[in-house]
Amino acid sequence: MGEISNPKPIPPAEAAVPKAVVSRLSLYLRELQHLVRDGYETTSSTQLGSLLGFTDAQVRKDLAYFGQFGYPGIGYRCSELINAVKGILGTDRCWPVALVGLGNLGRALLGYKGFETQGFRIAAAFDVDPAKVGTAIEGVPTYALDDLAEVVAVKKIKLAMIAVPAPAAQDVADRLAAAGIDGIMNFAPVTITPHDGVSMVGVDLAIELEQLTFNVVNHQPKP
Amino acid sequence: MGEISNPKPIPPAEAAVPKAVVSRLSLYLRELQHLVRDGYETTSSTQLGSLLGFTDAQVRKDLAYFGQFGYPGIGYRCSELINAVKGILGTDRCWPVALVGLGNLGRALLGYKGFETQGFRIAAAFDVDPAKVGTAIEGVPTYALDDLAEVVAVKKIKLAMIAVPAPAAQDVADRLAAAGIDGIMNFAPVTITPHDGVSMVGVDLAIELEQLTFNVVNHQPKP
DNA sequence: TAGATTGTTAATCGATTAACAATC
DNA sequence: TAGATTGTTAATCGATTAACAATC
Repeated sequence: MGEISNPKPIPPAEAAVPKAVVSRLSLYLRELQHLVRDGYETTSSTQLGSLLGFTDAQVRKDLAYFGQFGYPGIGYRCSELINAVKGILGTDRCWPVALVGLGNLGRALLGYKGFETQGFRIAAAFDVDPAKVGTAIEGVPTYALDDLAEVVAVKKIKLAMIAVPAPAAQDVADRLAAAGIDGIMNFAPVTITPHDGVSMVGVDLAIELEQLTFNVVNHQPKP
Repeated sequence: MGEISNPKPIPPAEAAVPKAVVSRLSLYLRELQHLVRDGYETTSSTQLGSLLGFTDAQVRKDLAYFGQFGYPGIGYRCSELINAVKGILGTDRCWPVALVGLGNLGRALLGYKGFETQGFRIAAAFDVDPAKVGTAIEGVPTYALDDLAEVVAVKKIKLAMIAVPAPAAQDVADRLAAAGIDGIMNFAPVTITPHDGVSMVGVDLAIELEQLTFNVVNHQPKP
């Protein structure tokens, strides 16, 4: 009975890659770039892991989700692996990014130098305050929030950062989704109800500090 | 034989709480504060979970690491649970924080309003640039980096944020550790070699964006 | 060749979910 | 009481680690 029934379960699209693996991939990339700058031509899963506090097995397993990048007996060629990881993450090209909110944090993000080297460029900034609109800050043109959809379409922007006050964040996220944005990084300290097909990452600075206080309060005092 | 040998294995200090649990705890706190503002007196693991995209079981399990806070048949009293979670995280008091680096990002952190309500106050800022030292920015006094140990001791500061360029970050971390800091939040895009007894959290803005590009590149296009 | 290191499979470990008696 | 919801145990699921044949 049933000799032809479901010899293999249909593979679910593609074995989904755990989120933790993807974030480690970014750390590998960062570390590899430092290694190249320090003159290393090759590295190993052991070296890469120990730089980041991971086991060598974990490094190899993570990379194995995406293919074979190493040479048995040799290790990994740094620049080759950098290119591979960039390809996997999609940062082998430059992504224009929209920034919404030109308060303290927004303006700091406009001036942040760390984006360009990793493949990101803030291509447009938006605010509701008419006084902030129309000028260029740090070389980035600023627009009224009402022009969001148009500017995003014209500039083919897929990513956005939300740096508005908490009460406005959900509305901004809704507008970004409607404008066709595919990924949102949210700095407002609220949970945003997600939209289908739009990826979200939240960065809550107070929450990060709370992780520290928990450790300080709960760990044994220093030796 | 051996009727008195190790009846129970010695409990390892205290069953360590997974990091993921602690970060969800912060999310619960944030959500509870919103619920109170919206007029809720009580909530349930189901409500709290669905607001954050977690199962009800997970909410209850997470809280169970720390005690019993709910009422069968009723749920949780919001303000009561808020106080409990604050106690667990250690944010039932106000923590003075040191900020090192007064570039773009550093100055934005000085002006960030989201810290105070959660129990944090930037009490001192440091920079190597003499032009930036001695004045108060956003009401926060600024000092030379060389005065770090002294100011940290006098003001009883336990937490610090690093917002200096990547090449300087490790040295700053070393100095902070030497000055007796217990927890460091690092915004520089480098892995910092940790110090014994000093907790670290890293926030790399480019890496967060990379998590988005990975999803955009690898997920099926929108419907 | 001997030594190093990969990719991968199997074993272990830990975290999440489901289920349910106890409680209000 | 009936309905709701907790805290907790057991079952499931997934991720990490260890081990090793294959390879350079």
